[in-house]
Amino acid sequence: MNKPATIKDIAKTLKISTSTVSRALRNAHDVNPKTRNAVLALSEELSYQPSRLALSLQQKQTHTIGVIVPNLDYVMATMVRGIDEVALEAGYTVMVCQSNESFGREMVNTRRLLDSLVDGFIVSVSSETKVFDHFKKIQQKKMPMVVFDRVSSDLVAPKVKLDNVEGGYLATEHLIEQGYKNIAILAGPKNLAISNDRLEGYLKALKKFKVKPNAELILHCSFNQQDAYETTIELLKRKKHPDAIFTISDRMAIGAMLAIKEKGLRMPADIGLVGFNNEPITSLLSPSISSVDQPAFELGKTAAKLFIEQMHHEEDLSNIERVLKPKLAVRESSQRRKNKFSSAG
Amino acid sequence: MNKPATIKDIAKTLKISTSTVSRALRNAHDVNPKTRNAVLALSEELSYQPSRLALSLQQKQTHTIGVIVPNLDYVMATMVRGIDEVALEAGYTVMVCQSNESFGREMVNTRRLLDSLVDGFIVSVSSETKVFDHFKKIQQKKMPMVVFDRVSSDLVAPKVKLDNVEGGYLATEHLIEQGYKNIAILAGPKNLAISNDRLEGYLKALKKFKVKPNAELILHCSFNQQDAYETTIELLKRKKHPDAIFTISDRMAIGAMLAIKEKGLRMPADIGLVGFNNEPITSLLSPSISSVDQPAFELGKTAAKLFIEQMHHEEDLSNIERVLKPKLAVRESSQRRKNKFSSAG
DNA sequence: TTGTATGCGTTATCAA
DNA sequence: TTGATAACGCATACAA
Repeated sequence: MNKPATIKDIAKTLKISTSTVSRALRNAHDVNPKTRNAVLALSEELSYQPSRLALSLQQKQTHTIGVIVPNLDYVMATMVRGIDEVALEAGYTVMVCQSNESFGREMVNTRRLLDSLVDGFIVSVSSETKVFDHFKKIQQKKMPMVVFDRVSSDLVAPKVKLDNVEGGYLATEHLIEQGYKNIAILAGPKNLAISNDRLEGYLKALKKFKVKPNAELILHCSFNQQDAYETTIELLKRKKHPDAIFTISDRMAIGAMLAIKEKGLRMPADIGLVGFNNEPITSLLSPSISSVDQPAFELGKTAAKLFIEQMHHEEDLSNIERVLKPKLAVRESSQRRKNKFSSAG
Repeated sequence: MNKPATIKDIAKTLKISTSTVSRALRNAHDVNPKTRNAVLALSEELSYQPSRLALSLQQKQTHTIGVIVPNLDYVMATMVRGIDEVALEAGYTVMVCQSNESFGREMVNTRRLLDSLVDGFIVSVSSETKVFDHFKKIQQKKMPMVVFDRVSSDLVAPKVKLDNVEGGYLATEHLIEQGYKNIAILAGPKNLAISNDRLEGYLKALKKFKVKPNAELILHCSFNQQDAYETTIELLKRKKHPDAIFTISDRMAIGAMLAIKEKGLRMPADIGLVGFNNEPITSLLSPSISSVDQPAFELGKTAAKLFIEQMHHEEDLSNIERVLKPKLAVRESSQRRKNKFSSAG
């Protein structure tokens, strides 16, 4: 009772061969009903569980997906839940590893999972990552790999991502429509596509509305709140400071907000603010922060579906790129057209 | 080059036996340096990686820890990072599964990981869980299992948790010291020990300060914000409503805050509020919310250390209970003694 | 110092 | 319908 029961134990007890037991367990057609029932009964009694290890070794698949994410913040955790949902249903188990935005950690994790532990990967690259050899090794092994959310053009693989250009566009368009003239953008790390895409959307909106872009209003900083805070403080020290800021994450928006409040400026009257991710916190702050909403759960599900698809069919899907659309959640921090009197409060 | 290289490939190429290769790879003492070098060189060239699957099957250990958590909110994600940190260093890989506070999901996840995939578990029970058979099955298999954060007295296992009684005490003591007289508590689901412990701390503080507990001020509701909001609305409808609320999570505190604001009451002047978890958001809200801080990262690390300890030594640690101490982060929502004039603002 | 044989738990192939 | 055997990739007891 102590050691887990194996097929051998059943065979020995029933005085039949292991192959027969194996067949009976898997409901093969060519097995005597009497034998099968005996096997089923005994395996029930011993609470037999097939060893996934032995199966994996034999079939050369583990039915496990390695998921590598830079962190587990609100949005990522939601995406992972989406992945989990689909994977579980398809009979896969998920191994989630956080790289903590560290390139080294990302490599270690990948390598570890690569040692015949997983059938493939669903990854989102860390903000430090500039070299993709560890991911390319996955592909050399002909393992399926789907890249999601933080994708990179240096990686040829099926991808699922948000339409970040559209996200940047929506935010900027909205600010312009609200009458803001000097709109700054706090973009993220330069090596990340999401930074550049959201920046591109920003530029696209300016162009559409014939606003001349100003290089001094385009700032790069890391995703963390403190960095955004400091950058905004510097920004507001300028003689002619911007009258609106678009940050490409909500964390950054919060940093910016703290700086704005410190300077005694009011939102949306003196300065407009739009973030990105639509974290629950944005609706709770005062003023509430407008933010670009992304369908995180759906995005995770899509990534997992794409993975399964790639797993089952042999076709090359590496040029597929599923792009989900963002929406803009307009809140107090940027809305001054419909309630101009708000500045009186 | 396509299929991963095995020990056999090396043996064949070098015309030696697999056992020699195996020995050479593991730096055994009784192997000819010349042979070893040849093996090492070739394995390097073929970028040989031992199969963890085969190893696991043979040695009956996977060097993988199954981590089951109810969710991946801020605190949990931090704890998981702590677990990850220690596990990685000890040569273990972590499989994180979210139960989404669902009993069924928790069972499925446990069962899946149990099929010879992991060496043991580090778990935190879902709020729905009232029966622990699935966890007891782990113990029947003599697998190490550490319970953390959400522990249950129905489970005999090494445990790591916060001193929740102390947390409840700190919050309540603080409110009393600030002059609040009718302090309500929004406790969580009744079946969770953390609910009861924090409630116990609340009662302990009342007793210490000779305040008579009032059953009408003790309310149970789920952890989610909406529920806390509705409960608070009801609470404030009473003729003689409480002048302070202690919620056992920050999510609940936010729900309560929304209700308080809706009623037009001011914090801390009209009503005091203290939450639990010290999520970053608490310092950003207006007013900022006082909250009980728990050393989440440390707690995760401790759980993993305990797991490793249990793994390595054969001693029975099932009566061990590591208890970490909380601190109180005092913020605007409850502090009225040191700045009474704040009610004028 | 090296090789042979065996086992880990399972399935597949082939023969009976 | 069933059984013997080999194989998956590795480690190890034992023999050479």
